[in-house]
Amino acid sequence: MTTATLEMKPESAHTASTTTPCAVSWSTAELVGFPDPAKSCCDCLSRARCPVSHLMTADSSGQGAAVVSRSHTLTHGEHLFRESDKAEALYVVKSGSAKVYFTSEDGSEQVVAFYMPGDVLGLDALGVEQHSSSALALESTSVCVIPMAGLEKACEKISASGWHHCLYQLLSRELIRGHQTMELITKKDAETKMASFLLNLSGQFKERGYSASRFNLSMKRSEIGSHLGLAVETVSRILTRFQEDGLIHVERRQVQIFDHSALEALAGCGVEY
Amino acid sequence: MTTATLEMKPESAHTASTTTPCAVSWSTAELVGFPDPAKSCCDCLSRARCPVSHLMTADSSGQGAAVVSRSHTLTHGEHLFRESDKAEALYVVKSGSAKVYFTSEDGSEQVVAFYMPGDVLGLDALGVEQHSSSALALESTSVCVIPMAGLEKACEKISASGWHHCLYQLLSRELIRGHQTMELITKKDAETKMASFLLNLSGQFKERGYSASRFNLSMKRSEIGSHLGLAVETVSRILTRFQEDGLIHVERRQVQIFDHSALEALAGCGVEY
DNA sequence: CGGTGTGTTGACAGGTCTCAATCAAGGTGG
DNA sequence: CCACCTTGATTGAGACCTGTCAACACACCG
Repeated sequence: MTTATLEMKPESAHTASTTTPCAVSWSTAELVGFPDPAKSCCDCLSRARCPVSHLMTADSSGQGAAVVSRSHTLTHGEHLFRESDKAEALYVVKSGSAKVYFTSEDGSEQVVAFYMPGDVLGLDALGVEQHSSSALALESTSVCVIPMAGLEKACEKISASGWHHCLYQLLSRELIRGHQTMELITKKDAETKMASFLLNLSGQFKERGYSASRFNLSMKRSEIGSHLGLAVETVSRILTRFQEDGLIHVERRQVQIFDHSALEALAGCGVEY
Repeated sequence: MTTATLEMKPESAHTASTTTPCAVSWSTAELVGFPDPAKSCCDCLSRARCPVSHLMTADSSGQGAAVVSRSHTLTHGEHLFRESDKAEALYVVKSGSAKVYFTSEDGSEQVVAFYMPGDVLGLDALGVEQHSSSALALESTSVCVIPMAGLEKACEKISASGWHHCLYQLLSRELIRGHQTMELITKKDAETKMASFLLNLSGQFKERGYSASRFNLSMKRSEIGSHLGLAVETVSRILTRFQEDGLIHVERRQVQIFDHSALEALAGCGVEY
């Protein structure tokens, strides 16, 4: 049995300095779409889950490909965008994973959500001029860059209603996702939160064709804690307790789920987030 | 000095049974826009804050008015829509206030957000076929109903890009609002949460031309608690403590803020939510 | 007048945070 | 190749905040 991870061979992963500029940036010239057949949606591993690729293929005019300016690969610790950055593009995760977070006034980090292949990042800046959150790659991660400029053009020319509907759908889902996270955070005890979190993660992997019972966490304990509203120590303790109770096996980032239904019971009889 | 409330004369307010159908419903025929000059945006008290009215007036063709099918008034406890209801419209609050919530699997209620005049409800169903949350009037509340059908028509005919941009903006802001709520919930202690909540509310009233230091809470303590992730008793205790410390005066739903800066200090040196 | 919904207050137990020490892993540099 | 440092993760002890349970006060209404 092989271990299912989002990135089987996470490369050297030398932590990028936090002062480095965002990995994804481009000149104005680059904002003009230039379709690259070799990198089109046809080859994309996340094509099945990608909302954009569906529109591309549905677009018989062939101009759809022009919307995607290019793909980009980030190493662990690199930013896709930062708070107060000018909103320039949407990003579809092709492989790897990322976290979206923002820094609250007291300096603490609030992890909003984790993103996996097929997920779209940057939606919170669609209607405003700048990002209100930061996005960072949790491992070697490749994304599909969809410049806002190209997007507008596509909306005007190519199956406009289809594009808009797609974006509305993505935004609505993002809102709902946020509500679910909200519920998760306000849930009674830490055990419930952690069980829900693990089950949700398990479901995400399953949806993407990976093992639901054995996977790697791409995020740190502290990031899980921030996302769930728990202290790092609590996260660690709960995981240890789950292991002692025979529900899971956990070693560093490796997680194996033994008793799925027991976790469901802890999470409150719900698989969902 | 008069007391600033959203609704100066909350009527009889007999609690509507939860089994009653939603107050806002219409036949297919009604979905066709029929502009009513007497109820147009020109007369609306929330016009200044309403994102839709801006588009209406910007639209020189005069067809904009057709987008808004009609306005509707709800009494305390009536629903605008319920979870799993078919998504039929967006709603702009003209006066009063509403809460959006959903019921989690264990039966508990999770309050997502409170809405005041000028706010738009129902955005989480823009791209999907049905609502994932419920909306309920917290007092006598009137809303402007914008049927999805009419909206699509408007997007096709009338200043399409303007409408879309407006919706994207609303959605993005809703996302950001959700993130801020998320941060609020994960905040360390109950005092911080309550201080932030009061300051946010104060700011909302101020923006709408009401007193920032004296207002009425339209929501129950339990609803505040659900929104902030606190027990009802804790909400009550914190309010009492704030009063004992001379920061505020609170009597039932009436709130008066004495020491704004002290609350800011408690909230973590930030006025914002 | 009693019933219901709402809000307050008290006592208490328990869960979670904080502080702290320890450990493992990996990268760096000599 | 090994010592050193940094980062991440674990574990323990103690304090404190907050949830729970319970009783009570108050307003509204039939």
